[in-house]
Amino acid sequence: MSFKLIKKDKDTKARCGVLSTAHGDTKTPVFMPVGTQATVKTLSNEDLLRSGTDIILCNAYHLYLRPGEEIIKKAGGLHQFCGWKGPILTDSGGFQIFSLATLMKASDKGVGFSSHLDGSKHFLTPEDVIRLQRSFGSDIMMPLDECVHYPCSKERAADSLRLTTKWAQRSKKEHGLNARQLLFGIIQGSTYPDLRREGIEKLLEIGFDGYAIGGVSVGEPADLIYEIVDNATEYMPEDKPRYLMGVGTPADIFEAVSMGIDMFDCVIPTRNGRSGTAFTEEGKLVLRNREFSSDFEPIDRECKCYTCANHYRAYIRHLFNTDEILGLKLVSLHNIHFYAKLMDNIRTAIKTGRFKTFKEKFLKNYNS
RNA sequence: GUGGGUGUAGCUCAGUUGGUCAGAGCACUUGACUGUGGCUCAAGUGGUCGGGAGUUCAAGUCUCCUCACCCACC
Repeated sequence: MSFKLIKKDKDTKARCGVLSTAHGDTKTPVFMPVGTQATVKTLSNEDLLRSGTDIILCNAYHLYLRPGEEIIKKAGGLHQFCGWKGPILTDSGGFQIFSLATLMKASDKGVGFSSHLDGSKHFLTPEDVIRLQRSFGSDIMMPLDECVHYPCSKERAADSLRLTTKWAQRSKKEHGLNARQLLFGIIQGSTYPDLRREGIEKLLEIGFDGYAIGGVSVGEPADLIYEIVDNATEYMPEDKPRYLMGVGTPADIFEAVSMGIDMFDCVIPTRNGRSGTAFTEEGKLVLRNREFSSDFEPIDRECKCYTCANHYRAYIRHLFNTDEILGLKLVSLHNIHFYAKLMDNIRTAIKTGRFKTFKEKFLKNYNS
């Protein structure tokens, strides 16, 4: 289990590498489709493989609530349960507890919250969350963290960072010398560069298999996200994978890759897919729109995905217009393929020393 | 034929004793969506209030005529 840097870009901080896990290797920079409930909504594992996906993200909070730890354990772990044979990263649920559930209290001990499903009360310690992901058999585990909203006062952000750091220490201790499952540290600190830096230094002292930037894209403007990321990657170690949590749009990904980010996850391609918005190299296409009602072209002529090989825009618009579920799947499939292909192109561009040109060309052509 | 009821946006309907009464929901149109419930949110296009004539400063609202549909009784 390791992370190998293969190539560093000469013009930007972009890099290209391979992350090895117990369930296979992943080339970076990589985009991980979000499969919160142990399924990337509307897509089968075969769909994912065919669209070039090799690692997915699941969510410990959601799976803890349903179906619960016992059932997944009985199945033989998350991979057995959902049938995905490749690497799985599980998010701790920190973000969900602070956004979805009703937070009761966050203390040194852990976090008390009320389920977003039925209001039932729960209490999880950082150790619980590690044990949960251990029994899931996650390839990459994320520790419990506290995610603050934007804007956030410096005082509040500093307090929160202290809590997240303490939890990180305890998570690492609980994780021990488990080499089969990687454990990443999560950098918080809101929009304050000095807090972010302090957070990174503390995490480095503890020592993790990778480092994630959390607490971004919580309402702040895109430029501010880039500032935070650019600053953070200055202090993140070169020899460990860097993961930007919850980001982003194709433009965000280009910027973050330029700043040295290796891993991404975001609901955008699948959520937008379910609302009929497709990604293309020219920008987003809202396929629900009337202008496509008689458009007998694929979403993207150059695209090699199943959807583009077999269906017209007019048909997809019809499916959305009539609330047929196939529409959700066809556009999700295309979007996941688009993201996978985009990352593949980015990796190739970095390897061949053409990343800067590729990025400029892409962004010039892409209407965001 | 007689009596009663209903006609307001594409659909289902609110609209007090005449005076911000031209409205809602859905549909439709256009956006948004960044560690996910398929949701949701925002904005927008729709109507000579079945038609006509009166009363009044003022009429979906009151009066009369008329048309359409529904119900009951002959």
